[in-house]
Amino acid sequence: MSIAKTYIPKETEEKWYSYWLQHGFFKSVPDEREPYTIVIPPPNVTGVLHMGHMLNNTIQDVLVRRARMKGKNACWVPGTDHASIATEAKVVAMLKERGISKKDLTREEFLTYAWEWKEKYGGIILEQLKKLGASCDWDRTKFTMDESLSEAVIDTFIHLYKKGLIYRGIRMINWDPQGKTAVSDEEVIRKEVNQKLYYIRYFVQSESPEVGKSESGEASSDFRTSGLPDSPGFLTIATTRPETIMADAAICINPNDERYLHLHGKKVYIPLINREIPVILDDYVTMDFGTGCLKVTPAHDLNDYELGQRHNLPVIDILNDDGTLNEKAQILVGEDRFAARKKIAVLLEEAGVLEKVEEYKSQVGFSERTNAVIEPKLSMQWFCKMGEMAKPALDYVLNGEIKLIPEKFVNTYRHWMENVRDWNISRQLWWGQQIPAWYLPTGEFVIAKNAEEALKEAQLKNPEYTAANLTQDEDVVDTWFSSWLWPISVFDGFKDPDNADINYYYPTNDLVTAPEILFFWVARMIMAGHEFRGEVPFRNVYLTGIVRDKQGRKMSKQLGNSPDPLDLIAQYGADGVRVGMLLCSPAGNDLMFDESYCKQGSGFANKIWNAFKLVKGWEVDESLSNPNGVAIEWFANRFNQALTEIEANFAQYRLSEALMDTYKLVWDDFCAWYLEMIKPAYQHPIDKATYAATIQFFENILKVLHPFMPFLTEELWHDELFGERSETDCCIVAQLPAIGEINSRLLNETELVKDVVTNIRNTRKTKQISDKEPLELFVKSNSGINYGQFEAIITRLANISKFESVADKIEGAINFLASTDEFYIPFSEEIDPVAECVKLKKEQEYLLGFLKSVNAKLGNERFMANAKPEIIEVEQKKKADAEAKLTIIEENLAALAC
RNA sequence: GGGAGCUUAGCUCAGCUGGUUCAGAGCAUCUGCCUUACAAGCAGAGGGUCACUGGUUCGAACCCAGUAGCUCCCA
Repeated sequence: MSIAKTYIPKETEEKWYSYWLQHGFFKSVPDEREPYTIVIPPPNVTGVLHMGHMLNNTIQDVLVRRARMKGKNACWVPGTDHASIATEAKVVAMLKERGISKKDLTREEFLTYAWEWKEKYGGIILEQLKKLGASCDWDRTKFTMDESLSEAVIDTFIHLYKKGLIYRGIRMINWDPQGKTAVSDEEVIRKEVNQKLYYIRYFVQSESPEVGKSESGEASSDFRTSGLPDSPGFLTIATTRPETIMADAAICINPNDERYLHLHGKKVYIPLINREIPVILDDYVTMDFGTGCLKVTPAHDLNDYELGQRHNLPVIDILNDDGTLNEKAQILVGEDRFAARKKIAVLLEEAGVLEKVEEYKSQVGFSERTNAVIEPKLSMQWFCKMGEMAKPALDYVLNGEIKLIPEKFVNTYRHWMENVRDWNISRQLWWGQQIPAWYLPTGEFVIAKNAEEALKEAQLKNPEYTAANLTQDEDVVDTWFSSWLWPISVFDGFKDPDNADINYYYPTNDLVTAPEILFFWVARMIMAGHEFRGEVPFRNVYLTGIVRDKQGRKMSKQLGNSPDPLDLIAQYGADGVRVGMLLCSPAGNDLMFDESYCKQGSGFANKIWNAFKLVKGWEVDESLSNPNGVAIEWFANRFNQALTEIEANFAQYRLSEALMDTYKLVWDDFCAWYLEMIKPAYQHPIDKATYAATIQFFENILKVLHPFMPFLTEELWHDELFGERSETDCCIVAQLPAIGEINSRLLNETELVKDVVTNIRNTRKTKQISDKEPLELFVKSNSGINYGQFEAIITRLANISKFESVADKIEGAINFLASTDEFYIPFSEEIDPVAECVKLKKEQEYLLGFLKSVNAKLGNERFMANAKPEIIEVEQKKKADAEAKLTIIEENLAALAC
């Protein structure tokens, strides 16, 4: 392999990805090894790769690759989600462009188009993930509408229905008039919106509805008084939705409201249409909000609906599914609800019943998918009872069988699960699994796996029934109703609950996903896991943050503040981007992404490349003896120490910390210290032992780096430097080095040696001595450390021409302390005694202060009584060290006679 | 309105059971170096009242209470 000056990712990435594929390294089949399983959070078929996916899948790939390198049978199952609302919207839009309207199509025709669309665009994200290096077992790729997965959805629907956990009921749902579907509460985004509060007068029965009769013309600006009975002919209500007055079923007042006693038992007329409605009493009404008179519109407000139920009020629905007014409104029929609002305001004004309009801020729900204002709507829907299933799902998390990372999400999870509401699983769409309910002419229904079975069921009720008597429910189930089965259904665990795959891979190990769908998806998977397998679906849930831009804004297409991940990969290399993502991604916290992190990542790749270039350039002279024994031993120990730290961080899912440990191990310890320690002089050969040790180190470093930087490491792995490799001897399947013993004494002493080197470099800097000018160095070792063993290292790194141990201080030399050991550099120039005195006195002062605080602790009876013995020991050591240093400083001060 | 969380260097974040010479890391900044692996580099340096106020403790970035600011979830 010829070595380029810099690392060029493009030349390696495609090559190795296809090599891995060819050799089936991503593939997993059950065997004797311990499994390690991740199921991918299936991306929507409508999506393209965004930064959230990049983060999420980088993390999963790091975990999977590491597991593989720890000898586990790693299986990462990829797939996609059919995303009924979003996909149907895309297909409808596509058809519209072709001049086709969904209304003109049969269900079957529409679905043909939808599948066509899915085949064409549905796999885009998965293809893009390959660019990132994702080591998924692609042979296992699943789609939530695959036959077996869909069958599982239908089967579980039937199972839950039979168990009484699925029921049909009228509910107030969040209706998206643009998507023409119900959406769940979680898909409604609430925003504070400036609205208008309309004050409208309703005339009271037996009072003449003569316009302007009681008009004072000076309605009070205080709405608390504006509806007062000093205007006996009418009452005033305040509403943000004047277009719904035609759907009013009553006016409600608080029975304790003394202002309105005269209205008890009365009837009033709805303006414009003059329909008569009763005044009802309910203490639900807050007396001091608005006018104290509440218009009750059961069809268009959840609270009003419940109020209506209590008072047996009729439900008058004046809206069509597309948000326009229907004939029940009597006026403005066919107008859109917002147009109608403006028009009715004018009509009310003209009729003289619009008392005033105020600005008003309130929360309005918007559809996450279409951004349309959500319309509360009564509808017959299928529901799944949650209470019973939530309990065990909560327990799994509370008792630690499932760990949420970071732990803070346990609180959120508990709060949700303790206040869980039934799950509306109907969606008024075609793309998805059609609800397996067939309606009979009597209005009854049967639940069955297919039309034939449904007919059989129906014939039990009435043998006369034929297929023509049955109509299947038009709706499909919520997409989450299929994705909650994902960890089971990808292994075909419903149809074949005892198959080899599910028995081996389930429960899966880690799930990596966003906190936004903790309830939507994670909680429901746990419920499904318990319900259908009596077991958790995964052990650990790693919750990633939201990727934001530098200004803290969520990255989104609308804002255009998200870089294109593929552009980033092209620019920085997949390895660079992976490192960049992880550098700024603490678990569960949002990350402020900036391209500079990727730059740092590619810089790191380049650093490794160049270190490799150095080692590769060495000539070996077999006759040389090894002068680097200590350096080699030090790095071997340092490597083991770093492995321990990395392992600990992985165990706690602190991936960005583990990466930083690796980064520093490679850059600082290996490149900046070790290689500099052993590097032969230019065009000089290296001895065989050092060469062999260094190559071994390098190979181990590649292994540790591989999960983070798979492409670069695989590329270097195959260099001839490491000798002949068989076709399947690849970094991706190499086993991580075992952690060896750590000689902490050697590590500590080497830290001191590094301190000595830094001190000398510093001295050169302050005294303006060139790096090229050799210096002499003498040590008076008070600690007993044998610096002789480090001679080669110190002379090398600090350009020392002579290094000797001495028993006495050296007068007139530059000196410094490393721990309690004294170092001297004789220097021709006179040492400035005054400056030296100042320096020493400053140090002395600091040490005295420090010693004082230590002594204060040691002299404190309560400290001695309460502190743990090891703490006291540490304090005593601090004291001894400080005293030793002080003695040396005092001696030096005395010598200078200051 | 109810709940959860956050605030440590210019930026992004560590700091685990309160106790090392504990105030850290990376990036950025500044200074000096084109020293034959790397200027995408090397060597060195500066930078913080741990949001604020009080309390507990022998001892607080860490525990408790309050205040301010920010974020998220639910209504």
